[in-house]
Amino acid sequence: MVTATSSPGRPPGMHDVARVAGVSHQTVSRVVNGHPSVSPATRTRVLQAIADLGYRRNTAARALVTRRSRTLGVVTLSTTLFGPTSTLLSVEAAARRAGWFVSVASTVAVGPADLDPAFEHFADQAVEGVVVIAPHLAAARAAEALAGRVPLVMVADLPRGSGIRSVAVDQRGGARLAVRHLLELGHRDIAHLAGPDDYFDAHARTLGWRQELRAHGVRPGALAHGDWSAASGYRACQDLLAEGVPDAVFVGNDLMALGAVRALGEAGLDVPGDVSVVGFDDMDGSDYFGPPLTTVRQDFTALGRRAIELLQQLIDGATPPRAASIPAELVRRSSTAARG
Amino acid sequence: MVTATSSPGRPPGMHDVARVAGVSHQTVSRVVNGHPSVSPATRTRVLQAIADLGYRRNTAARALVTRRSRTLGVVTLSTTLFGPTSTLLSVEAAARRAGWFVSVASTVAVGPADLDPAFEHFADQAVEGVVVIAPHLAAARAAEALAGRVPLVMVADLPRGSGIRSVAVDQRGGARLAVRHLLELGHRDIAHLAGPDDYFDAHARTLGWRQELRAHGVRPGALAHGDWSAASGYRACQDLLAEGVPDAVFVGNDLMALGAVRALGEAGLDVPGDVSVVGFDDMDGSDYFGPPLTTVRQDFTALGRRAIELLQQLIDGATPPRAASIPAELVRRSSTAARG
DNA sequence: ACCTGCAGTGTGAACGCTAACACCGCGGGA
DNA sequence: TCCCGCGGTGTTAGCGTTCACACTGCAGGT
Repeated sequence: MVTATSSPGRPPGMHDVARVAGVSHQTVSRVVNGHPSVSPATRTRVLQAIADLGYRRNTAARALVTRRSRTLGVVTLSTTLFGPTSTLLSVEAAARRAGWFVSVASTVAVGPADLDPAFEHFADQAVEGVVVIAPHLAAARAAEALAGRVPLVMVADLPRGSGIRSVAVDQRGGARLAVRHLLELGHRDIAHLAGPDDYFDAHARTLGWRQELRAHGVRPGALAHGDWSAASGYRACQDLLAEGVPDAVFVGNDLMALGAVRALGEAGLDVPGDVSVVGFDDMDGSDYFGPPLTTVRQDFTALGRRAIELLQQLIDGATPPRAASIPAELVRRSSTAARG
Repeated sequence: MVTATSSPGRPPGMHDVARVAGVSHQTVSRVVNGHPSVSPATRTRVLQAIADLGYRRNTAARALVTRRSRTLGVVTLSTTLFGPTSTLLSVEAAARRAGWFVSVASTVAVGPADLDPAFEHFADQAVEGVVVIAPHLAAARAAEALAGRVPLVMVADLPRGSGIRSVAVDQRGGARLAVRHLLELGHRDIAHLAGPDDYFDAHARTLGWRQELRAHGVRPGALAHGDWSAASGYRACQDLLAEGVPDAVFVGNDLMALGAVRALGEAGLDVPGDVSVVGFDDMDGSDYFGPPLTTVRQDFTALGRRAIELLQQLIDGATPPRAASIPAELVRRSSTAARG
């Protein structure tokens, strides 16, 4: 019994339920909102009427009077890259589980000119909070402007001292894990093939690479940059090789690692025989690369949950910690080996 | 000037704008909604007041009286696979460009028990239409039940005769393109490593493989199934090889192709020297697999646009075509070669 | 017997918007 | 001259909820 019995088109309202149950519309409201002071008998009667009529609370009317949309906005990079995609999925799931409606807006570029329309879109919708999945410098600036007006959490490994709340998997820690692994295998000349430096996560990984090496008294090897794509990894790795062959290369993400491995192969170098390679992300298929890639895995489920927790606190008017960090995990596979 | 001048907390309403502009709230409404019969002078004055006050039309109030939420629901598989991800992104972009708010709900499984909560979620939100990105048999059944109650479009290569509207890239055609390519290279024993058969797209690709072969009078080769993952492609390919070495294998998606290539390699077979491999999707990185993968590319942008067009027509009460199909495109790379 | 308190319920007024209709004044056809 | 029509505007009544408050009756203390 899903449709109303004899309604002339219009879906049933509280008033209809009230009439059927023989109570006032306010009592129906109380039942629907789980208010305590309703007698069990009345409650049952109302619930029955609701079921009979297929009544459904009108979100718009509710939002109008409560001034709460129960909607969260999520801006995300319009890319199929593993990180943003996983984050979007996990944030969405966490938000919905917490009872929010989730409105999504993707953006191809991350400048204020691209992000602001998305924010406008959310403002039109009166979202109660915004999650920004765009670990990018320009995005942070755009987000900072918005953060004053609406609760906002950014999913990015932001540098200390930023004005906005953020949640992220510990990129620096993850990078250190990767580099430590390489160090333990006996490698000393460890190059880094980084993502674009205006991506916070890329920057944090580079930082971690340098820190871990320094902590062990090892001089950082060569550094090159890509744009996260396999093609860029390929080219950057060729550049790297032009300066000499390192013991190992820590790559900013798995996709670039794929390109790097290819460049290495074309240079007659075996992975991991001649050069060890570590990636970052543990993307789909990285376990079947040639060779299966040693990489760093991020717990996206926890990430999404944490982001929503933080945002919820912000919305509730609490003062949550400035930033939340989630540990990363090293996944050892066959692209790394002890120094021959 | 974004905030109201001297409001006591509450954001400005039409009434406030009306007062400032010296008109009635209804005239403000007319301006905001682009109603023709407003004098240019008045319009300008109202627009100015709107800008000064930072007025923003209240979506909830508007939705309440118009009975339209201006929101579309999108259900998608909770996976980072290239296809669903690309589709989600393109559908979202198309919907937003068309002026819709987009509410997303992801689902791990596709049975009615998993989809129905998502549909409930959307019903609570009074979405005006739903897009289902889950080209799965069970999902279609769940969607069919909903389609009677709310405009619904499914993104899947549905078999003829299904009750629901659908949009898809022509999977069968794409598969035929791939197989024809293999045929043209002189291969005759062409195996197929398919996705799960309860995925419409997988099924359609298998169909296309068989059709194209038959059309050329060639007996279909061995058939094995995977679950879209690289690991499953690896295993399924091993099974295939146990029955003999084919000239070529057409794989249901790039990820499985990655696994297949590995299995082939481990069996001492060279790709494409001994066996040609074609994938499907053109996922990120497939151009840097070892070897770069010949594959079938889908135009996801067109797909999303078409899906929203169809849904819009459905919402407008029109009777759009049952199904829309978008051609696929073959991308030739190095995993295929002429028969030695 | 009284009042007090509270569980259980109802009444009326918003919330901010759009739709329907009424109104006003002016140009043009009868 | 009259009146019609229509561009431009205002007035009023909801849309379906929640909130604030008022009310009823019954239990318990005095």
